[in-house]
Amino acid sequence: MTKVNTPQDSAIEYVCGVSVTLELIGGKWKGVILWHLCHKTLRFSQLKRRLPRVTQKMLTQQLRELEKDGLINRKVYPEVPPKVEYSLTELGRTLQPMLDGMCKWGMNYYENDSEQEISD
Amino acid sequence: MTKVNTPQDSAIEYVCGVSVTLELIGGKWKGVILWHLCHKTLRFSQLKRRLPRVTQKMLTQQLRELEKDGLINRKVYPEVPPKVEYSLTELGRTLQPMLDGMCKWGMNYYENDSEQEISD
DNA sequence: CTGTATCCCATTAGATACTG
DNA sequence: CAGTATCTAATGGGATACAG
Repeated sequence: MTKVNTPQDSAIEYVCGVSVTLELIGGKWKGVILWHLCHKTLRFSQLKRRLPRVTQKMLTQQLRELEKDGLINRKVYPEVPPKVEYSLTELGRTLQPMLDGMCKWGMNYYENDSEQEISD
Repeated sequence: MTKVNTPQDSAIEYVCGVSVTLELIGGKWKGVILWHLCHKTLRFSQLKRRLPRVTQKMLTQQLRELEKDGLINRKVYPEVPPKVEYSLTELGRTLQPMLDGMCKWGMNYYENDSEQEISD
């Protein structure tokens, strides 16, 4: 958390790193996208196949934002039919430890939660 | 990522731990709330003061969800005026390494981003 | 294959007023 | 103090059609 002066109201504002990070990777599909790209560079269609529930619109949108924020690279091959590959940038790679941690923590939560569920 | 059989369509589905985690802590204010509670048990009003932009409604809502998911405790003191304290559960505490990582990463991103900004 | 554009409904979140 | 209730504006996201 660091102090910041907002020009609008000249009030002292604090920026929390956690919020900054979550704004970048907390989008509906961004976490999974990054997680997949952690392991392998993927084409649009490959990514789509790995995320069965995402619509084309949403996938495109999330990818554009991740690109804008400098976390992923978008490489277009000038071919017909088009081929576009997405990969992590160097900055994106620095997220890997956190993504791994989130993956483990989440799976653990998910499994314990399932055990405790009452079957009806 | 683990295989899961969804009863609805009997199709094979994969659950990504990253998504599970982000669904729990990715809410608009959840990250910061958890981060504050990492350091100190806080009353509703104290939390609110630390999050100047959050509305009362949103704060209440996010706290309820965090409670439901087992990440925070809500302790009501039977006093007048009311006093309610929020703290991390044992499970919530296990998030701390991740939150610390996110805090550091986010601050680093924020600072480098500010440097690169073009003043106009 | 990898998108963009449009329409539209559902959900979200702010503002405001009220309460034990 | 710590909420709940209600109304409303804004946003989000699905479905669909079309395009380079």
